[in-house]
Amino acid sequence: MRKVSLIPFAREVIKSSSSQCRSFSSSPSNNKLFVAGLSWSVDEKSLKEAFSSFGEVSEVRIMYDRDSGRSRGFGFVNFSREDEASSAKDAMDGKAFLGRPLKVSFALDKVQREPLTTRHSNRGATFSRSR
DNA sequence: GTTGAGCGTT
Repeated sequence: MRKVSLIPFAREVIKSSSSQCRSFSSSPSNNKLFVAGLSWSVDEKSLKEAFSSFGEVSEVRIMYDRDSGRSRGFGFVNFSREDEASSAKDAMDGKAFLGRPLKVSFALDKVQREPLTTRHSNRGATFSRSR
């Protein structure tokens, strides 16, 4: 009669905290802001001027159309600090800019530039995409 | 002279 303490389910529910990256934020991008709702006449300098008022803007990138060359109406703003980005987002999100409501939110980490390393034989047959 | 939801190249 020995009670074999057979632990049915180990209480080690504690997941292995092996990948403990720094504090997790509620957003994938920390100081990366996605700004949309911009007027088609807004440029990076205007955006930077408007956002640099909340903190130090490290980078401002507005996407333009490659077919016509006009602005797509959305861009990205990088802050040196996440505190400034959050303030700017909370401050400029929903506000009007140049007569249009601004939509600011954290940007997604889409940038993962991979060098053109020939993954497998890249026969050099590069598709010449003219347009 | 236009249009209006959205997540991007070096």
